[in-house]
Amino acid sequence: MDPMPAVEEAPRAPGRPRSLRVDEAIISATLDLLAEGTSVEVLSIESIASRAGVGKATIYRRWPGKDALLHDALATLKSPGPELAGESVRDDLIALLGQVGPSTQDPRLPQILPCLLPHMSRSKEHYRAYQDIIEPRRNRVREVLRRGVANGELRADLDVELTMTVLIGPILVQRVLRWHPDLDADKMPAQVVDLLMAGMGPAQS
Amino acid sequence: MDPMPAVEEAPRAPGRPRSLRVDEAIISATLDLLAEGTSVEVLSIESIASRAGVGKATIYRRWPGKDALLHDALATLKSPGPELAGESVRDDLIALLGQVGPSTQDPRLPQILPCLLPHMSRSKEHYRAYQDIIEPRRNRVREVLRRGVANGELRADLDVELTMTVLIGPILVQRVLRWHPDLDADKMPAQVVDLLMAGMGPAQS
DNA sequence: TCATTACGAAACGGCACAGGTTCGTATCGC
DNA sequence: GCGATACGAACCTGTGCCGTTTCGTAATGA
Repeated sequence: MDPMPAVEEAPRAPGRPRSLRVDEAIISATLDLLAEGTSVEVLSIESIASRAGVGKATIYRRWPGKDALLHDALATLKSPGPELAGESVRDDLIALLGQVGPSTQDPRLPQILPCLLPHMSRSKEHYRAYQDIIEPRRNRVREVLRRGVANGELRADLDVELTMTVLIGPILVQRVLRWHPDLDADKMPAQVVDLLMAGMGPAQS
Repeated sequence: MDPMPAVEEAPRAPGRPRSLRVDEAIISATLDLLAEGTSVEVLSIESIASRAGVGKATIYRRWPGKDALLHDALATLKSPGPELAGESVRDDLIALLGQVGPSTQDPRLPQILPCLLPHMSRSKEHYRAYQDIIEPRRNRVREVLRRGVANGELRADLDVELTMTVLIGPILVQRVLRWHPDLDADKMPAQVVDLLMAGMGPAQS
């Protein structure tokens, strides 16, 4: 079960040390395959080894099985807070929503996460790991919205939880599913935020 | 390639006729498996036969392979227009968005479609079939929005295509991915529509 | 009744690929 | 050098599906 304490006490090194290159190659290959659309079910140690240019034994020497490897690979993506916030709620939201797409960090993340969800829903264990990745990102948006409500930039009776989903949902759907052929996912953060700020009702201001 | 003209000329019936029950069982088993999360890649004739309580030969007698069967199974879901429209844009939108979820028709549809998309994106052939199912539904929403713009219920400069995605995206994400644990997907249509009508900016009316 | 076709079940050979292990070689500290 | 460990490649064994065929039985029309 235990993944890989990496550097534990590290006093002894009796034989040939493990290659860090190999570690990275395995993790990276795993994420690559997921990002390319390989479902968790289909994902195999063999395909990972092949993609990483590594023997299967090398993987089994580090992880007991696919689940453990997957867990560690996902943990890699747990970036804390990717973007800094500015001063206006609108700009902050746009910045945060932009990261739903081609994030500043790992560009594979947005491809991977949604495809993972069906699988995660079945395992309490995996769902935890998944939540650990998702929740911090949601919190960023939540905080910005609350700030807006507090300082009057947003309406006082705003349903924050609902609004979060209305902000993120469309962009997620577009990025991952290419839901609508005519929309440019890169422009959507600004468009969605502006649409929600103004509302779709007839102009009042 | 040709799936099953069902009733073609139908003058001859030399032997025992094919059971309609069996047709339904096969199609239904296919959709069930998909709805349960079986990806298209993993889906096998063998599993379908087993689920349907049918011999594999019976399936191969009707369809040349998995693709053809899948195509026909999806065609089953092509319901034309499930709901009737009322008089207010708000109510019509809520009605249409409600069908994104537990549709009046086949409850498996919302589970199936999104999981299919990755696979569909790879095959021009399948993508067509997929579009045939999706597009009519999108059109319903599009028409309601245009009507609203025309009669002044919605702002004149509304980006209809964007708005469609902002309406559908959150509900889709919630229903399929259970994106947000605290939201009730059944109530979301009304909530989303109202939020978008009012906007999240400070109250102006 | 009899020919004809459909049915479920089972079995077929073939194939692909999975999970794991073995083996000769490469790389480390000493 | 030496023991110890990591490495990639090749290998072994099992599983599962495919597509097809065979079987005994059931349902139809003539």
